[in-house]
Amino acid sequence: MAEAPRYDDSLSIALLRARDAVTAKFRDHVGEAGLTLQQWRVIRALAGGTELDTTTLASRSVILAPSLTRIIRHLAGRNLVVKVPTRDRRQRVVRLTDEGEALFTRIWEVSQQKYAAIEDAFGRAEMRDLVVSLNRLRACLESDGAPG
Amino acid sequence: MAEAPRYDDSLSIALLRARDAVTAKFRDHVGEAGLTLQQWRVIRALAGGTELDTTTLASRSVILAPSLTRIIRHLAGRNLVVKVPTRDRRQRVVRLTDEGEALFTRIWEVSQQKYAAIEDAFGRAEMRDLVVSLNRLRACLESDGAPG
DNA sequence: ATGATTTAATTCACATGTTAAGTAATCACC
DNA sequence: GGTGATTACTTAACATGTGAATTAAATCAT
Repeated sequence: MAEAPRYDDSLSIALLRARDAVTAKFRDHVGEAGLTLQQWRVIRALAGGTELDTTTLASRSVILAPSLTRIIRHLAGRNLVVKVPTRDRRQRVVRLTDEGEALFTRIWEVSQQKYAAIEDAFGRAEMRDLVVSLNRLRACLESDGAPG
Repeated sequence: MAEAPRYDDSLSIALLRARDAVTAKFRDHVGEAGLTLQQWRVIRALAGGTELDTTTLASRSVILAPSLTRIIRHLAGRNLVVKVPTRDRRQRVVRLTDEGEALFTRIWEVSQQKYAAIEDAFGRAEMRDLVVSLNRLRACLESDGAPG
């Protein structure tokens, strides 16, 4: 209600705030299942019997490798994921257990409803445009390798 | 190079990846000054002699209160911020020291150049639209208080 | 003024982010 | 077929994210 601090101009800040707002919509529901949002992203990436090595899983769930190591250890301790034997024994390939698949399904249904509600509030076309724009931004930043 | 996993469709993931891409552009430069990006956001919010209490500072720098407590302690230990006496002694109001302002100025100049480079690569108008869209998304999510 | 309530910030406990270093398995090549 | 480089992942150390509990100070009701 006071003077706006002219700080929303920053792209970084706008991204942070938008992300916080989106994740806030899902955190409670996922949390009731005993999962963090990061753990949920991992489970989601493995849903449907998908077997993935750590590197691919890290990329798809947007989690750094050291964090993923801890998360996998945690989920394995809860019997939600299991290791899959591989030819290359450097790789650590995992998949969901039946229990993990069941937990995914349970969370996924409500999660989709929440996502649909966001689409309704924000506009389906605008949402699609926003995602396209975000991905183009990422492509711009990653292609021009100028670090300075 | 392989099949796209159709995972970028998710707004949450797109926001995460975009944010990672943007912050990656600034992290090295800020890191060379011995600051994390979070510490930098705090310093930026205080730049120009601004005095702020913890709650306002947390909101503007998009950092939760417990993290901010630790960051302020860290920055105070490096003599970059100081406490300001207040009437309400529950509040903790801080401002930058001269050393803090000098560090801000040094980082800020290059930071602005990097921001301008992103604008050039992505398009100035598109960037403005993106920020507007992100802020509208946030407004949509925060106004409809339906948690379920 | 005294006590209940509210508010501002901190502390605690645990999970993740981040970089650098370490470990083990594979590969390239001679 | 053994040696050096590369690859995939883990560990370690420190900083932040997150929610719940705690502390201290101001406010409110009477």
